[in-house]
Amino acid sequence: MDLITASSRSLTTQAFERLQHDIIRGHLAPSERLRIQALSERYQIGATAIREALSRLVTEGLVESEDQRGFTVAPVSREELLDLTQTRIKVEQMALRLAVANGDLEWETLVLSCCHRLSRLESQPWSEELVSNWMVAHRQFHEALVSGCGSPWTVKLCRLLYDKSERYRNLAAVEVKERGRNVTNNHKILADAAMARDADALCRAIEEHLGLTTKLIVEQTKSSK
Amino acid sequence: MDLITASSRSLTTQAFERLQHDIIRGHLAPSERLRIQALSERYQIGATAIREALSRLVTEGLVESEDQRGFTVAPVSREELLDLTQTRIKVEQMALRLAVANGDLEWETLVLSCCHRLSRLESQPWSEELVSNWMVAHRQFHEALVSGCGSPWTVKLCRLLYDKSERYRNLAAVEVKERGRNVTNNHKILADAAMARDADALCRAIEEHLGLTTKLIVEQTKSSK
DNA sequence: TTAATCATAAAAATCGATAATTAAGAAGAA
DNA sequence: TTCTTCTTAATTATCGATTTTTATGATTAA
Repeated sequence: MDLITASSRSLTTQAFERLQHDIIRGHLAPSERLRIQALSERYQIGATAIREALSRLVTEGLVESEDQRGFTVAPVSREELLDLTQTRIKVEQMALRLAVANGDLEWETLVLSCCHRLSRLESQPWSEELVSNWMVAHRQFHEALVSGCGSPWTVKLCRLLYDKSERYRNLAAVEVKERGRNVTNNHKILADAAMARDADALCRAIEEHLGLTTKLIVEQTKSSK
Repeated sequence: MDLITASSRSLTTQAFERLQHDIIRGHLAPSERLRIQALSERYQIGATAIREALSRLVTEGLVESEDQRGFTVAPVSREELLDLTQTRIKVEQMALRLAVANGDLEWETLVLSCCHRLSRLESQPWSEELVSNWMVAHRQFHEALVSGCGSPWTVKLCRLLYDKSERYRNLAAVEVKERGRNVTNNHKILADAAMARDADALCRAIEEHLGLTTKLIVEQTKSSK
């Protein structure tokens, strides 16, 4: 419902959110130079606020900066994608094992409802608007799964890695290919394993899920290169 | 040798490094409000650069910001310390298992030399200057251990968690208590296990090492509260 | 007294302009 | 031509001033 409705107070935060969004969605290409003045005009926000927003994104790993040479969108590479995926698989597995052990009823409910919303969105005819909604729902589903672990830091790490991965997926426009494939089913498997409190099954499922997505991205990228 | 010698080009970066240092060392207390003007005078750097530096520290988790209410040093709590430690143990274990599998000769050499420097520093009489050197060496030793994993992202996560943990240690001034204890020996055990390529022993050792340090911090904090 | 309203002071956020630095291209020497 | 060196243009980094927002404290009504 509320995409960017919650119009954040400060311009810096607005710039931060829009830049983050545009980088993750691929509207700003990897390695692209981010000229302050150009961004300032594009977003109708002063240079100071833009710089501050970019600075926040640097530690996030979506933007790089070199002193006296300005900012660039973080580059992408097959190597990084593979490393990112492997790291993310391990960290999420860690989180999921904890979630199986610590997750309460609220967690179960959250996972189920997120899974349901996601599957409903996937069964509808594709449209530009739907993609946005799907992306939000997809993010929430994955966050819901790990949220049961009860460890704020673990969740934070998962979120960080998710955002980075998400950009790769968008750059390859894999969601189109994924649709109709066994990915929808994949989410169901994850949710079921969570309900069954089967940690091993969950770990296997997440590994397959992330691994498959990455494989598709790599193939897609190879062919378009 | 070069503490902050490598006088970075931009004032923003300088401010970033000094603020990060001052927060980790505890010179800026947890939850303390960070008033722009005050910092601007303290570091003799304009408000814009200060704000930018603080923004970078936000995603790092050392500073918090609330729109229209400015910045504060991230608060501390027993709960966060425990969560942080548990998360860090798991992530480092993940890294160490990879390092045992992938680490090359260069890795072994690095670990050994860092361990040696550390132990030498620990055998010398304590002084203000030595503490700084020890802190650098300690950081490098831990980074060396995980660096063998060959996964940039895993290393990045370890570094993030290290910095956060380091602050807790400094706030409790545990290094004084640790000295002469079996912590020096602990580092030796870690290095030995790495050389022996004994992943299980390494994991056990890192868990004990981090766990013990945290235990000391919690006790220290409890008594001083 | 207590709560609410308003006025004032303090601080954060933002802008526009300036200084410093780098990149690009032209002119001249080998 | 090819490589320097210099000049100019573009861009980043930085500052000081202005605007906006929040916090503080006083004043008044209940």
